[in-house]
Amino acid sequence: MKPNNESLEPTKSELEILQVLWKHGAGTVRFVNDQLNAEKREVQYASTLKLMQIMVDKGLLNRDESQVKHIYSAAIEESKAKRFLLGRFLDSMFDGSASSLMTHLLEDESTSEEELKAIRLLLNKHKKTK
Amino acid sequence: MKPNNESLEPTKSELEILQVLWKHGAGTVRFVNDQLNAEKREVQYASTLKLMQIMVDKGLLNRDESQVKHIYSAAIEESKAKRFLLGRFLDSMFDGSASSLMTHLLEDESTSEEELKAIRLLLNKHKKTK
DNA sequence: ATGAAGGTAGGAAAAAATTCCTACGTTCAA
DNA sequence: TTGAACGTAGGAATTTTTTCCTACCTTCAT
Repeated sequence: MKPNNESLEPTKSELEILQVLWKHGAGTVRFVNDQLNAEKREVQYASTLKLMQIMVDKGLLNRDESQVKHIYSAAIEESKAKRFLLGRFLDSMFDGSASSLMTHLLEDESTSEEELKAIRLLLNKHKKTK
Repeated sequence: MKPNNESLEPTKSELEILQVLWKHGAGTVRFVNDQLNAEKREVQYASTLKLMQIMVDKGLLNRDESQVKHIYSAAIEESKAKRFLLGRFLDSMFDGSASSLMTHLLEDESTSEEELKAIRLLLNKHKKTK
């Protein structure tokens, strides 16, 4: 099942699962469910299982069924997906303007100086390699 | 009805309505509906009406009922709401790291040099006023 | 004064997303 | 070899979000 554009629109819950798999590469339902419960919120095993099955149907996840314990992994590349979702967020929230986003980022006092320093570095590096 | 934190979680459709009202200050259901149909997607008047009524209940919108044609306006400040939603997006997508977001922004070739220039300016100005 | 135009309100239904019950299969330790 | 532990699959129910039908009210041009 080939991912199409719609597949690139994971729901909130689906995104949480993708994050776990992106971070850890691949895993069983049990593993993902444990991670969710530890880091996000309480959720039953069967719920996570169901959602992951749905995600396979949608083409969001791959499933290796060669073992009894199926191994799931993200079917879409992290960086590509994030770029896409960021683009959509940018369009819907800031009319596609990255600098407008940055304005709000600077207004937010929880954005640390370290982060800003890192951003300056990124911008410099980007300028050079252009 | 005072907006609470949950109110700051508009759905996708609710956000579209907020955007229209933020942009134009205030307006009737008719006006908002026309904007949505012109700029976003086809939607019936009654649907927009219903949604805006719900948003009033939730505290997302204010309604001036002194006229027959009620006048709606956003109950939450644009910049505050955007800062909040950006923060959530950042947390859920990039572990709260603004520089990680910037990395993906730079990877996206649709981010123009003008935008990057503007961002550098913003960063410089921010540094000075610190 | 009357009817068309356009407004609001209140269901109701449809669609989307989420949750979990339960049946049944496999594994493995005692 | 059996039963507890743990796995999958397939509904089904719930919740949330979205859409729109319809009844009724007000306004206004004729």
